[in-house]
Amino acid sequence: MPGKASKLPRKAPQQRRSQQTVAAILEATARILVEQGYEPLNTNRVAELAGVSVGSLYQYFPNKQALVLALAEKHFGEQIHRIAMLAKELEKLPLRDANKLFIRALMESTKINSALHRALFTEVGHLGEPVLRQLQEQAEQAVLEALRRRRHEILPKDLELAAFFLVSAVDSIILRTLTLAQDRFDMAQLETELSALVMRYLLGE
Amino acid sequence: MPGKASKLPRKAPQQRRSQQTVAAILEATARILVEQGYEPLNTNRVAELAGVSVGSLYQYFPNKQALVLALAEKHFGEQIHRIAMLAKELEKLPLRDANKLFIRALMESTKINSALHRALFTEVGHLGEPVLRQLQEQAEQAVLEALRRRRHEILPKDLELAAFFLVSAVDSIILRTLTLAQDRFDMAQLETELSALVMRYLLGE
Amino acid sequence: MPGKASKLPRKAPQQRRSQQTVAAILEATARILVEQGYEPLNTNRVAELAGVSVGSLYQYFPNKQALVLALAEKHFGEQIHRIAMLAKELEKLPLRDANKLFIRALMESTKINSALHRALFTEVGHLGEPVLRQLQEQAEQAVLEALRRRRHEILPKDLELAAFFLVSAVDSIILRTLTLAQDRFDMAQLETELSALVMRYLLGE
Amino acid sequence: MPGKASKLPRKAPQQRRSQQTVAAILEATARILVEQGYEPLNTNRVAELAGVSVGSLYQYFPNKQALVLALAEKHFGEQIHRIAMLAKELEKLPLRDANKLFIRALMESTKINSALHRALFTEVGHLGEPVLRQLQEQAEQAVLEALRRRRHEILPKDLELAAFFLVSAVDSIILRTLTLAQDRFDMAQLETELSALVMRYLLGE
DNA sequence: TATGAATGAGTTTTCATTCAT
DNA sequence: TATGAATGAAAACTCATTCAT
Repeated sequence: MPGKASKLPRKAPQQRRSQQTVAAILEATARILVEQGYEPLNTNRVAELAGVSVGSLYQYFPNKQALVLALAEKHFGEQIHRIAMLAKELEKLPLRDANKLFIRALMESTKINSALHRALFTEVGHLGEPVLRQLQEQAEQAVLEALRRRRHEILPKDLELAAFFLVSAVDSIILRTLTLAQDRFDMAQLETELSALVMRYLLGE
Repeated sequence: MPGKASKLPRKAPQQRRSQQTVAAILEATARILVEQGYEPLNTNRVAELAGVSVGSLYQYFPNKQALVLALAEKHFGEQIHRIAMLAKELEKLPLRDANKLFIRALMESTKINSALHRALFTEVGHLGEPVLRQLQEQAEQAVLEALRRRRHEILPKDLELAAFFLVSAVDSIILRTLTLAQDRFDMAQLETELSALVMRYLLGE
Repeated sequence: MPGKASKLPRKAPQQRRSQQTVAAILEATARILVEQGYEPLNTNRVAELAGVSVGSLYQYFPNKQALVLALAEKHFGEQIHRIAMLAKELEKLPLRDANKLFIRALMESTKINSALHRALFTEVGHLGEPVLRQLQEQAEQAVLEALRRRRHEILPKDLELAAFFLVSAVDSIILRTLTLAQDRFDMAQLETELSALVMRYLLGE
Repeated sequence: MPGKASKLPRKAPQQRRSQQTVAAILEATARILVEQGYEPLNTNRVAELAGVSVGSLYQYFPNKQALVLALAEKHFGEQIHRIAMLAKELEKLPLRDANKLFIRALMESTKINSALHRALFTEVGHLGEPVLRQLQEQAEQAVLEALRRRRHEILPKDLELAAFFLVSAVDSIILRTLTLAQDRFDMAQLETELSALVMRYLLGE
């Protein structure tokens, strides 16, 4: 592999047509990633499926990894955004209600494009790590603020640790539901139990 | 996800010599996986590092995936075995003590070969899925039995769901400590908090 | 006989440049086949001799067999075409003259690229079978029409069988002259005797 | 490929067990050749199918080609032997009868192990050439003697040429029946027409 | 003699990336 | 800018053959 270039997109698409091209490329990437996985994903295939020449692909993405990275950033960025918005909205509700609504929204959010979500997690652990780390941090940040605001109501004293726990536990339970336990439990039940897990951790029932 | 060539090992080594060969190959695989990751791992490199010819490698493993799969099975198999043994031993202790010891042992166990553990999780999500599924199931099974035995003491009613939650949450928190939160928290603290998480979920304090 | 990867060409070259590439590849294939045979023929050698990269070769041919197959189709296609043209032209001559001219032309035709002709037959019997079958069928068709047109002059009643006999006999005698009896007999003599064989079979002298 | 060794069998099997081993190896070779062709044939597969270790195979055959060569020699040797015997027996019959019986016997002979016969011809043209040449020469020799004995009855003057023609034509028609025209014509009809072809060539009806 | 593990040169094949048009 | 042919380094994989046991 020749000179490792930056993994960031090369240039922002300014024209409408460019935007469409980029979108088509990312869609193709997502589709192959979901349907076939990371290994069979290659730039020629992506370009072909996107209906674009390889040359064009390289106009916007310096290399293969940038493709997946951009996709991950887009997907997780949207999710983070939704979460942050939501956290804001729930600020003033009682903890119990806020939690319930939050969990519900989280599960909804994950179902959106769940195949991609899952693929990004399982197929590209290595590439995604910086992205995942960021995702985790931002999520922790949002949770941390919420915990701080209610620090007198809750049991955990080390709020950073608690945020780390909550994000890790909730996120991974949802993810594993997707990957390992599809159809074993129903959504409503999961939601209730997940809320219970959180509430008991924070309040001891 | 495709399934071209079987990813299973080719033939079992029967003589002493060939068992050594296979062991050397797996060790080399682990080392490269840990130090460099899945993508740069390739059969030639593995064979070279193992001090074996490529031909020998292909005598036992049809391709790169089979290599990693065999490694995953070995590593997780050992871990599952440790966990199951431990669960047996803790059967008769009070829940609180059993839990504390279990969590501690789990963290110890994960530290053994933690680099490999981490690499297997982050680098080969796709390959490992069947293995991970099995790992999860066996872990759930062990936990489920423990929960059943103490069903009258605990809050959760759907024990299968509870087992799924506990395994997912504990496992992923430990894993994320390894991958995303190295050095952010200290072990003793993590251990205590993890125990608290579990105890509150089961008993509500 | 297995059928792993399709043995058909991969994609048709569209630009001038790529047509030249394909032509160069086929020429190199022919040359190696003739000079060294099928076994030593390999994609790297072909690409090198063609002055092309292996990658380019694989852009148009999925494997070694496809290479030889394409060559066989080209060579035999041309030959079939010549034969069919000729048969048309001889339609109106008396049988004896038509036969003489036909045999002569056939021998001429075979001498064109006789090394390749021979190589394709002896080296790639297995691959060529569908091609050979087609060659035989088309030749029989041409002969059959000629026989039908003159059905009242000739002895054989089952014209299809006769066509099969004539094509097989004449073709294989010419081929064996090339492969097994080079220099044992002279061309003029062969030509006369071959005509005699055919005439006696059709007319009984 | 390392040092080209002689292609002849290494040593004659003297013991009973050795003979069985050799026989098993040749049978396995034949089977793979017939069922899969020359390319997929390899020494390891042959040894395995023969129930013998590769090492043992190399005890009796210096290399892969020797395997096929020995097989070809065995098969064609038997056939040549049958033909020569037969020619002797038919010496004193009238030409017409001798011819008829000869053709019939030839077709019978070819049907014995016809799959192998066909495979040896189509799969190993290159390897077999010396063997085929010898086959052709011995057949021509037998035919030539018969023609000489009856030189006053027949039309062709150059008896060597005639022998070459007859052997080539008859042999190839029979072979093509096997490979290209299976089931198109029935045996009895073929036999009659083949006799006719020969008789007309020799006698002009 | 037999075994079958080991070898490694030789091939096949892929695919990220470049570049002439 | 777009195209897609071409590149070739790097993998993947095979298999005739050897050799320690």
